[in-house]
Amino acid sequence: METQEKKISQAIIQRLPRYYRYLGELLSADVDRISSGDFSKLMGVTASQIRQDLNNFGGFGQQGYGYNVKNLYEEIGRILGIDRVHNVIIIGAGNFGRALAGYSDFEKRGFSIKALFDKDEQKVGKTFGGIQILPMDRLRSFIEENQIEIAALTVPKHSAIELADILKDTGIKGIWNFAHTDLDVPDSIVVENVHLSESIMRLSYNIKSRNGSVK
Amino acid sequence: METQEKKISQAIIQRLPRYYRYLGELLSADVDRISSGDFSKLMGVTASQIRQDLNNFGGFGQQGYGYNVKNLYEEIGRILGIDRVHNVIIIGAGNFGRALAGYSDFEKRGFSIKALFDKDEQKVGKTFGGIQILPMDRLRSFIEENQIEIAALTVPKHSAIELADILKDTGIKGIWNFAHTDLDVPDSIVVENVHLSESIMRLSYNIKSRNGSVK
DNA sequence: TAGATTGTTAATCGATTAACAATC
DNA sequence: TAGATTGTTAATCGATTAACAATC
Repeated sequence: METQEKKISQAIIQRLPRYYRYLGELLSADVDRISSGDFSKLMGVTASQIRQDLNNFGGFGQQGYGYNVKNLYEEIGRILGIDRVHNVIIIGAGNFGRALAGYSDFEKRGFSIKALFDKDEQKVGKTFGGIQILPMDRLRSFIEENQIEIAALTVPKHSAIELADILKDTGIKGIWNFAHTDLDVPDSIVVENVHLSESIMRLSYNIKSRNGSVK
Repeated sequence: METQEKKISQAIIQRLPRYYRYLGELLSADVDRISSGDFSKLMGVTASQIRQDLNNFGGFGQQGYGYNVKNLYEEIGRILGIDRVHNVIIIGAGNFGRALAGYSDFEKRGFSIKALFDKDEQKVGKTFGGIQILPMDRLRSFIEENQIEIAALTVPKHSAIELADILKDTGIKGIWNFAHTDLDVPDSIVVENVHLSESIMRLSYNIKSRNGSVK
């Protein structure tokens, strides 16, 4: 695993997938090359920021030419770690868990959903979108046997806290947390939170301030 | 509508709902007061940041005492604009849209889901969790008649772009965008993006860098 | 009153933007 | 070669943290 010199800020990580998305669209549109200037106009950010961000990972461009779209797309894919398959399970086979399970885009990006888990015996044994629903007591063994790296938690907050505690003693490397709570896990496990209730509150705030008389 | 003196940065808005969540939990635990110092330990941020953030909106604390939990909870609720009901529709009655529709927490926070919309005639006329699924040609009139403020877009990206174009000529104030694309709307409409595919890529990156030999 | 803790100013740190020499 | 555009250093801007006087 290559050594990375400087610490990459989360602000940059936040932007990388967006670059990746735009590059994917350029690629689909058969665009071969793009300069940081043109790319900045397309994305609504400064050219300086694009060049600074990319140069944290290497010099992917060429003076007088710009960036090769296909090459840059692949490089960013590698940086993001999506140049390989990640095995994923979803814990909680409610509406949300099933929505994630049915979402083909993840599979396309290399996130392979291997199973759903639920404590409801009515659900266990059924399949959803071709993905089996397993009982909770299979969790540990399934993770080990199938080299699961990522667990998406789509359960109520109390269950999420309990599950985080169970998961910390497995080989799980990342938790994709949809529960409305923060999780306390060791440093070796990465948590990515998707707090939808916080998201809609921000929307509410911004609506209010946009319509109010904010200077 | 009160005038707000200084511009509030999105970094602060990002944090406000989290304060609100923790205050709600303290309230449930019957905690009356909390100092910025104790709150900072609980939340894992600096006391300075908490005081700075809050003082953008007013002096809610009291020297020698700290903050009154109930009062601060209510104040932040007001700041976020969730002291009143927001009428919401969900456009796209797929797995995701139905997951949102079935999610009782939003209702609890004052986000009242008034209808689902879908172009699929098979779905139209049915109800989901007590919420009716309406045809697309009812969109405009429904928004006007029911004072809908927020439209959640849970449709593929091409539809999302088309819909944003339609919504800009209605009374919609905010779009909660779950489609994998940016939306081009007038300044008067606020867009809050939930790009799950970007979220899982960040998780992938952070897993990689946590396990790699990053300094 | 004495102690605690805020509100706020000042200092520091980090992220963004600007500028330009290097170079394709 | 001349023009374009990068990679990178320097300047600016904004956000976070520290410090402390004000005050409950």
